[in-house]
Amino acid sequence: MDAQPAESPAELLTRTAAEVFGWKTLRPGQLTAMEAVLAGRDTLVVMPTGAGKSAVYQVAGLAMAGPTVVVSPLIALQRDQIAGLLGHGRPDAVAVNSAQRSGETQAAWDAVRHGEAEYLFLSPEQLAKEEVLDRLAEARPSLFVVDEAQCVAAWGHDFRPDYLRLAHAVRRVGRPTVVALTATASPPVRAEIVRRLGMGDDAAQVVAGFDRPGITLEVRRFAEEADRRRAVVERAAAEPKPGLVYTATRRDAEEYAAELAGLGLLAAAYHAGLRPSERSRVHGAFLEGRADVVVATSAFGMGIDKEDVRFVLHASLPGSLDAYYQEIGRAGRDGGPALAVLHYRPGDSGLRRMFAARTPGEETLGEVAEAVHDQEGPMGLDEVGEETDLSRRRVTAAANLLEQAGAVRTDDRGRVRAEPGVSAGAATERATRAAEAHRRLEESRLAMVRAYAESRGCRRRFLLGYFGEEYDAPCGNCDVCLAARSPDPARGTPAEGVAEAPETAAGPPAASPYPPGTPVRHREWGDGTVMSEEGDRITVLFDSMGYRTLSLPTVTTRNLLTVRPEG
DNA sequence: CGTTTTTCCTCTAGAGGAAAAACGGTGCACTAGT
Repeated sequence: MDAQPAESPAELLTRTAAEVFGWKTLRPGQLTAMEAVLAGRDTLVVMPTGAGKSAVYQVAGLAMAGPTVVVSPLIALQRDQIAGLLGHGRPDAVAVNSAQRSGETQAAWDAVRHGEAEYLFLSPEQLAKEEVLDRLAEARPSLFVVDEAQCVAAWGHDFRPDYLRLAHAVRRVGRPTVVALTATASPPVRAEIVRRLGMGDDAAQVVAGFDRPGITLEVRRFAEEADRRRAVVERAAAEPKPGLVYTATRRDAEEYAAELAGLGLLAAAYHAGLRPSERSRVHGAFLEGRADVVVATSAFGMGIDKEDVRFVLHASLPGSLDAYYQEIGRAGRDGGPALAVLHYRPGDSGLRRMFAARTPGEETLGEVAEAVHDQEGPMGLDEVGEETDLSRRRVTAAANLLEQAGAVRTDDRGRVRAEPGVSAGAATERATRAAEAHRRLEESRLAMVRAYAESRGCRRRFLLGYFGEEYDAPCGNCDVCLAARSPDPARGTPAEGVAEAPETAAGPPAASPYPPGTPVRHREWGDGTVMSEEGDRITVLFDSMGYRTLSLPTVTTRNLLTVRPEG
């Protein structure tokens, strides 16, 4: 053996990246994150698509003894990641999911067991199965990665509740180091990811800047549906291609696509109701530059890495600014000029509110609480489903709420049992309150979307404030700032049919007593954290009420807010 | 919550209009029947 001095962690990581993956240099954020992971710290990485998030777990995982588990929301993404890992001299990557033959799955497990595969890709649903957890525990993984971690907060509460149960899986497989990766997450979403995945209090957070100065931001408000439609179609037709149009419903996607095609554009609709062959055809055409415009629901986007998208138009309000920023972030990745226009009508909120209200109701919570309470020992969720005749999804969502309310406990095998001393009635009551709190939070997120749309200040400052970054307006590249600078009627016109004097996007008032990040307590609404300020208004995220915007003069004269010692 | 579709009611019997009902997004996994 050589008597060379021991290699430092940074040297080991840099060498691995170069020798195995051929990456000559690592970006500062990448190396910081890798070092934290290698040192055994749970790590949340927030970096834009294309900045090399995957490299963090690929390199760090290889430098640690034991396989790397990667939780990925879409089977298509798992395939892409595995294909990306293929290469001479690189460690093997396999997947376990319902789309492959049982022989393939068997071979994947064998490869993991024999140490031939370094990376194993799975959906969160797979990790809800006992046999999967048993096999994984045996393999003693060193790293547990959650890719597209915004799904934890965005989908975990209703659509894919197994996302909220990953912390149990982490414990069951031996509590490896946890890495969460996402491109877009506001501070409260980041906090939720850390908490729900059971990451340590000392978890590292590596957060790259959110600003995308190349994207021109614009909002247009309409009173009439017909006017909005015309504006969206005209804009999509006029702007440089290719571009994306996001709609709230499948039907709108079809209609807009048909209308654009009628104008002679290469336009196609994309949503989850299409046949898989059609979806992949549209997807492929867009990536290969054979489409001018794809008109899609939120089904389109994850895993799309196309550099030259010139515009992203929204034909309706999105459900949250987190989702909005994720969607417009697909424009202008090549650094060229890009455009994001939000077309909205006040009535759009209704649909979104309906979507947000889909948490389990009191009745469902009661049935599940009673089933769990009546059982002596722990109960698998499948068993609860049989007992209550509820779908697996609803049972899981209800169990999550009961657990959050401290009425139910989950063991290492993912089975639930009643918390001693809590009656089924009390459990239902507490979980119902938790569900209501979540609904309020979702509604307040929607209110933030409207606040963005109706803001008279710099758009960029508003958005970046939402993501926890202070920004000095004017940005010079949003409708408000452009209108203030040069009253050019072609650009940045105020809302149609709405008299509105564009007001100068002034910088923040000096020495606010509540700068963003300040932990505060409200007389009625309890504890919260200041998220942003605009003019003489501040927005506070309350633990139990969600986002609330308050007027500073009122706050001061009525003495509504006190600064908490430490949040 | 808002919009669209379906049902129901009316009275020179086929269409018009009002009221009620249904629908709206995102994916995995699993099963039964070719």
